[in-house]
Amino acid sequence: MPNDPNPIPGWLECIARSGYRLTAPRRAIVDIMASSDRALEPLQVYDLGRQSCPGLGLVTVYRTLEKLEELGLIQRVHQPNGCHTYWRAACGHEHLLFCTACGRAVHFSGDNITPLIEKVSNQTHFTIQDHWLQLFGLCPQCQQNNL
Amino acid sequence: MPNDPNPIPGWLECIARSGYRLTAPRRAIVDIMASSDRALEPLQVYDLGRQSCPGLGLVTVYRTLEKLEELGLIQRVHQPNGCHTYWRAACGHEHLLFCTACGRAVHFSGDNITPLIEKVSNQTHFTIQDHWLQLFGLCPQCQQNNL
DNA sequence: CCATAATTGATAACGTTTTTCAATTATAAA
DNA sequence: TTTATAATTGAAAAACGTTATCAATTATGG
Repeated sequence: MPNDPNPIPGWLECIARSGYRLTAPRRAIVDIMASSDRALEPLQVYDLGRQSCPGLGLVTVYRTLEKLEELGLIQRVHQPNGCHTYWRAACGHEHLLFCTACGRAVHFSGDNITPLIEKVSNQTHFTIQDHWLQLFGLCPQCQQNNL
Repeated sequence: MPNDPNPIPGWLECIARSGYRLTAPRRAIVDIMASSDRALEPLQVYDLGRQSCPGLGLVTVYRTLEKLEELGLIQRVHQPNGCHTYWRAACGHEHLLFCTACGRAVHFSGDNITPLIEKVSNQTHFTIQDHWLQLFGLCPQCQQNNL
């Protein structure tokens, strides 16, 4: 479900299919994480979550984020100013692009770093197993606001 | 000084030139960070540092790492299992390659992701300002130890 | 509807990082 | 060399994000 306009049912199904229960706190957190257009830290998820699930506890947020990551639905995001945020996981071979002004995130694909990997592999004699690629820039909106 | 066999004098000069004082704790930490073949976390720097500077305090390690990062001599390293380590900074357009078994780090260059950046820029209408690229794999030694 | 085990939220504990502050020390000027 | 000064230090305490504990609650299958 690459750019599913409403990924929430799929996420809930994934949770149930994995033997986990569907609870109000989990639904609230799934709603937030599946539809956010930017990476969120646990405290932000907590604040947003309490709007629709007033009794929500911060501990439950941590536990649920851990579970969603384990299920491959979200992933931890690394940025220069910290690595405490999560965003929905990439589909297949996708990477992240961030707006440095507003934090909005986008997935992209189409990189082909195979030749680079081969070159580096030859030079260093490492066996390359994986790669991380992230782009940083300004989104269209923030360009207009001449930031 | 890309692959200077002894980068320590240059680092010390950089510190002094920037108006900071050369103290025993700083010399010890520079010795460690300038010559380590892998990224280190503050507590590791502390343990190593106390071997040559017995009274060294952990707080001084944090403060000195912060300063070395500010001077562009070291940089924070991001890995799947955490982002609390530092390694010497890349020179110009270099990226990091890690051994997932032993943690050894290497700089490499020669990537050309300009075409990718142009493509993503056209697709997303973002202005791309910067990129992160990291490779993960097995170093020659760990391949031999069939890990 | 019931029994059961998963899940919850509050509290406390934990490890890392930052702040505070008096004592020490590198540096530049005398 | 000596002195004055401000930068730097280490110890202690505070702050912060995250994890563990545990009794109460709740989703689920029967």
